[in-house]
Amino acid sequence: MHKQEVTIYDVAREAKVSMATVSRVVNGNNNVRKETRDRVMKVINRLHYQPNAVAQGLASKRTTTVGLIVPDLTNLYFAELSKGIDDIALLYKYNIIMTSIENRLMKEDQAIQSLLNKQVDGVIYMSNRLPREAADAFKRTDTPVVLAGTKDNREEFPSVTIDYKKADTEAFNLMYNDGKKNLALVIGDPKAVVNDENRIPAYKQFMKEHNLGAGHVYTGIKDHSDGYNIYSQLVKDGIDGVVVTRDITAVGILNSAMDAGKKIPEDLEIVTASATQIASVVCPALTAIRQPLYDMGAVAMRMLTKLMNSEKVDNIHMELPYELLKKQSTLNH
Amino acid sequence: MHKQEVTIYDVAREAKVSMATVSRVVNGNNNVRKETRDRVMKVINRLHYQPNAVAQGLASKRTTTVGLIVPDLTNLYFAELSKGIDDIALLYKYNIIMTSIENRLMKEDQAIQSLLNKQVDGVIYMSNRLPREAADAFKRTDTPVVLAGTKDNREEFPSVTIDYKKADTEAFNLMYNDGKKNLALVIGDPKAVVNDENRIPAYKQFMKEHNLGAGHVYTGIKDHSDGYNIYSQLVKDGIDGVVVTRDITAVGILNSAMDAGKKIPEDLEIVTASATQIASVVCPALTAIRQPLYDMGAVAMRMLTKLMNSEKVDNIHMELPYELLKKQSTLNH
DNA sequence: CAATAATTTGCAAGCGCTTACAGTTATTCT
DNA sequence: AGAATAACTGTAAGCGCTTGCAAATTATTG
Repeated sequence: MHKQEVTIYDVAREAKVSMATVSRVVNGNNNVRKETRDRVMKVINRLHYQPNAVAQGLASKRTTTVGLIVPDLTNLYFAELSKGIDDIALLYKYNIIMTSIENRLMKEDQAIQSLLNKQVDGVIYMSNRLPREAADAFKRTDTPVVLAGTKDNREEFPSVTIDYKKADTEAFNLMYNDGKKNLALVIGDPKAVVNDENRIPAYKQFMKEHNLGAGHVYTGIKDHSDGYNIYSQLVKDGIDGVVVTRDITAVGILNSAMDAGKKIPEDLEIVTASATQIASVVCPALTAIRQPLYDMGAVAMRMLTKLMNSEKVDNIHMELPYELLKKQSTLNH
Repeated sequence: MHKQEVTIYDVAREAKVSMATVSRVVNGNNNVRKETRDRVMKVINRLHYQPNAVAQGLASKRTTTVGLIVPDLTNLYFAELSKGIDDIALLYKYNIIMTSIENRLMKEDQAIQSLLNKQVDGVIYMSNRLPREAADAFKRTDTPVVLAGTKDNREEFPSVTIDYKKADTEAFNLMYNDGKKNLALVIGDPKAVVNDENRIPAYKQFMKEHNLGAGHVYTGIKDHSDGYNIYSQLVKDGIDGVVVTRDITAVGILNSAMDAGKKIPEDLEIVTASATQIASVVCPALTAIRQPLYDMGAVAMRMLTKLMNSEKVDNIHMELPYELLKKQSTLNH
């Protein structure tokens, strides 16, 4: 890569001012006489001067970039969160360095280190587990971090979520009132904080309070085919109502049931705990806990901008309202 | 943001070498005696030294970041492309600065300028139109660009695609052989290069060659509800077979037809021209042109690494093989 | 063992910008 | 008008690293 074509020096020379003044103009500093500002601006436009953000970053120690740590790009849950993040980032003129960590080529903390080396001003973290090393790295560099759609088990880091416990309980209650008593929970990673500390406890508590026995928690069910395959087990276990975390997984169960000639929702009620586009385009449409994903992303990013500016944030654990959207995979829609 | 805790100076001092030597060690330069290297490495580990990528970027004029320009994150077509890109970027140790340009808050060329200011070493461009200003900006800074899943109309920039014409023709042929003669094409932006120069001409040519009349090209149909709503028009126009660019749109048509009590594929055959997860999880599953999206992304990124290294690239317009996956939305699956 | 070549290392000049601080000019006030 | 104050501009020291070049060290050779 060759030397930059036009630098702040060139502008300074042409405008007959010092580079400090040009810098002030570029950064919108008020301490410049209007007349001077105009002259400089004219030169900037004439030469098509564009500041080198890397040099700015080095000198100012702020890069106006934020790191985005996402488990899987092709999971619409994260894509929709990201969209909210992206919009607010744009609004505040931050660029996003995206790091997907599903990849086993690089250990997660390496990925995070690489992000930190790039001197990001902050990080939005979306994975469902925050490893110790990662947390330490964040604290060591005191880079602000906000968790979006997830939590850490110590609640050390700011987060934006919904009330998972309440939402799940509501979902189970819906099915319970439809007369379904063999309720089950289908999740991915049982060690994910949201599952471990919210969904599973909510389920157990619900079962207990309604004297429904121990119940069944199916774990490690992550994608469409996992969902498709687990259905036979649900049948064996006599399940008649299920909350499924991912909607694509729920669709797997749905399709499997349909292929087996079963009736949804009569034979099995399905509620997905995180609705994306997919939940609404399948047939029958899935009853879903609609998390305000876009908003969650937006709020998380907004919170991060405050933290990066050392502004006070009154509530670092935001819970946004959700909706229980009744569709055709439950009876009383 | 406070001053960096441990810098190359600290390491140099502790290891009793010059910072030049530390730099060489960090960058894997061979011209360092093994003994010295080990000593430096030991200090690096002890102090947990991490190079500041911003300073490296400024000094070396290479940031090891690439810009990713994507129209819509929540469109799985782009998400799957991005995944391929991301994996290869990781492999070559590039970070990705993601810029979504669907947003009207910022004009596209501003977004690109902001990326260029960040001194990205290269760009992967996925939007279906490359505005003149953007192309100029790329050329002015001679930043290598690769188009993934799209083309520019002058074929100035390297690209990775499939043979859209051939694929579409094959799709129409499939339906034609099923006895469908009122074939139509449903697309989004008619000015998108792929539509304007590939899909539409392929369609027109097919209709002409088979004496099927002028046919119908429905444009501006972009999402599920557009698809849902256009269905009645298809009925009016007596369409019995249709190629739809986006699968979510195809699903809209599908759902609309089902809701109207029609039979798919008997009453209407549907082929989607770009299959994502969605095409395969709906019921009936959609016959689809399966573009190797992940691979296209990976190949595009690989090509970009070569261009960034000034290596020779023998074929800058790669066409990857596609598959016509016959499912239940056409007759002879 | 000196002479030459090859290998290691250090020096120092940047990369393009920000930002205290000091210096200059313009404005206000008595 | 002259002092005090405010507004503006320039100076120069970094930010943390890379890299060409020269110096120093080590290896090779006749």
